Amino acid sequence: MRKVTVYDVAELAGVSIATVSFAFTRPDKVKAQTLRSVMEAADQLGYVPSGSARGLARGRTGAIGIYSYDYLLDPDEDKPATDTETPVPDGRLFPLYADEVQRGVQIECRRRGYALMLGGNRASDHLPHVIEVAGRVDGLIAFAGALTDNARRQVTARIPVVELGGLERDDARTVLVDNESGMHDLTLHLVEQHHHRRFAYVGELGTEEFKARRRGFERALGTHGITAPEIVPAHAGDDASTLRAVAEILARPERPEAIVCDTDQSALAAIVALRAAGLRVPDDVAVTGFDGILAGRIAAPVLTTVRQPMEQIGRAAVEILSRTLDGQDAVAPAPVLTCEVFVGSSCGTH
Amino acid sequence: MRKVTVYDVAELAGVSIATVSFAFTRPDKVKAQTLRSVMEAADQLGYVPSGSARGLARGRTGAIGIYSYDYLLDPDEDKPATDTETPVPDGRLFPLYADEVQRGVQIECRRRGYALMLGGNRASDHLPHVIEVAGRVDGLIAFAGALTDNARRQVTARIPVVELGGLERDDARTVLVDNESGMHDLTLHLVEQHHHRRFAYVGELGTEEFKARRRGFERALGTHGITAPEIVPAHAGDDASTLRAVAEILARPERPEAIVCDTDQSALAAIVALRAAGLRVPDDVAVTGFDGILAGRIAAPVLTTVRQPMEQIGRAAVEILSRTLDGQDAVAPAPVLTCEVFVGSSCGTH
DNA sequence: CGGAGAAATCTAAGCGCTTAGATTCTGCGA
DNA sequence: TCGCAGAATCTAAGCGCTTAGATTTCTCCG
Repeated sequence: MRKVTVYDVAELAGVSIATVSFAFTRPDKVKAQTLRSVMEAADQLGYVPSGSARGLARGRTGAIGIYSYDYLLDPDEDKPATDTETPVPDGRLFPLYADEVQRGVQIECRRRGYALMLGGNRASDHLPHVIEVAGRVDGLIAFAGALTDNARRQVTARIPVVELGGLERDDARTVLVDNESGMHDLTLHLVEQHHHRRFAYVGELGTEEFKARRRGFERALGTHGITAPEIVPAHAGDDASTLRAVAEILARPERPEAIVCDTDQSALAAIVALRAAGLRVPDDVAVTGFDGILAGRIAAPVLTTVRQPMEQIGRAAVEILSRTLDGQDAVAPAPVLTCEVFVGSSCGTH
Repeated sequence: MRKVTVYDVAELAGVSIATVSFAFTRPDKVKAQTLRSVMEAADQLGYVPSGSARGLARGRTGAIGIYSYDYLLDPDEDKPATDTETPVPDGRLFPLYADEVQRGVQIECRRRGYALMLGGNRASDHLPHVIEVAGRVDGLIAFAGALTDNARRQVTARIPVVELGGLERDDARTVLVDNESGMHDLTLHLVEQHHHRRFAYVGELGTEEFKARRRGFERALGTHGITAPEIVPAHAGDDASTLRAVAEILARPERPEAIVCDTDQSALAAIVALRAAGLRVPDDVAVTGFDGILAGRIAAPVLTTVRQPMEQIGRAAVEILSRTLDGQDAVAPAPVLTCEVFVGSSCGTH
């Protein structure tokens, strides 16, 4: 099955390859009759233009890449999806933050006519994985934390990058989401509505968005003269770390009234851990999350959290990239997307 | 930001471009010292190999494409996701069949080192949408029904295609799932456990998998000497069609004891329609679905259905494609994946 | 120390498109 | 009928890689 090329089409249609190319890309430049005979020849031969050749000749591929965390894909290759060690909701069953953002990216790419490229070759010996992706696309959307400094430097030297959840830099844009206000408002709710004063905070400071959440937490407590507790380290992609964090908290002399987690995934795992320890949520301990993923919405108790506009984040990222690719980089900066406190029942029955 | 090419790297490293290429693709063929200086030069310049050039020169892109239904993406662009006309679970909130299959595809692509390409340019004036995708990848996974006959012909002439839910043909492979047995067993459950005898069947015969489900339904009823009812037409991607189907069924003189739907999406919509008509599920009417999507699992009542191994389907599709691309086409045919009846509470409290 | 064979590197020819710029057609007014 | 502008088409030069096959450099042994 030798591949059909412009040459074959040109020959059958009795024109030059340039005309074939024009017929597909600028049909108005070609006489109607010529156009028709080219199209007929193409159809008859089953011509499919080579994306590689196009990309090379045009200098752009028309595709956008998305570089996400690895832990969503086969964290443990040989472990069947259902065989979880803990009854924490399975990330492969419920869409997580990155999945919902990705959906937004997908929608907006489709709308704007970009192809979307996910992942790529495993890191080869000498090329980091993300480079493989970067070489195939016109722009890249990456989750902060998924990119090392070195990789970012290398990629941004070639194509525009939007880094979700990071700082706005001169080489990488980001979609601005007001994480700080979200966490601030949530914390205020806990203090003012539920009159909690003894808190624990489970999370990390890995990227800018996590730092902002922590700031919001501290600010809200500060307003009420409460000293913010230290961060008990846990990572969203690693339920075990949350279980450990909760164990550590429970080992303390005084049990907190509320455990504030910086992601829903952590919060859901925390609830599991608390239950395992014989505690009731929210009666004995209140728990809150951050993100607004589906699993939290349908959990029992329904998770109180801060909902991020995930689909919008994805769409905005594509929009920024698209503008940059069209050379309108200096246009109005991306507006700040807001998050919103969602009061479920895990924070206590008011 | 002129793009850094092999030429730049070669010059800085003091070697030919061939050596640069070798350094990246077959490092064992290059002297250690040369390798090092090439890598240093590449790193210093921020070299990112062009995927287009690679693809063109190698004759393959290393990417696999997935072509799915459109209705998942922005069916109604300007309608916010939450503003549903009916309270049918929103397909943008819960992952659907295609989403779960896609996840499997994603996982297996990653595992095997393929990049995954989603969608692509909107259909341009003269190129059908799928052709745009086909030109960029080494193989294509398509949902049956998403591909017209003409498009399939054209695409299969260039690259191997796995068509999910279709017939095995000489030009397109498929992943075999035993839909017939699944629906057969489910129907048997309704007859033998719940003693239902009056059925309605809501669905379609659009692709081979739907036909197989219908066959399973008829066969099970036949065993018990029950005549299968006509199909009341409804399409999974179109809740309104299910609502109409249910209305039609309820308008009949005799109400069925059970409504068998050929997808979960239909079944969930049917439940909504029945409730709207003042009927209780399953007390007044039993309802069953097919697929095993998340929304059905967490619905109230929990949907009785046939669970397809969706992730596995996606993975198997990639595996088949991968084998074909490696020229091992004639190797053992794909095993038949089985589905499994999942008894929830929508079929009656036995 | 010379030379053979292996290893390392290089030269050069594509891969299948796009697109300036050159060339050929067309239709129309004088 | 001729000349010419504008439309249609063509020629040819890349785009940035890979990879046969040629060439040069090493390595090792007689």
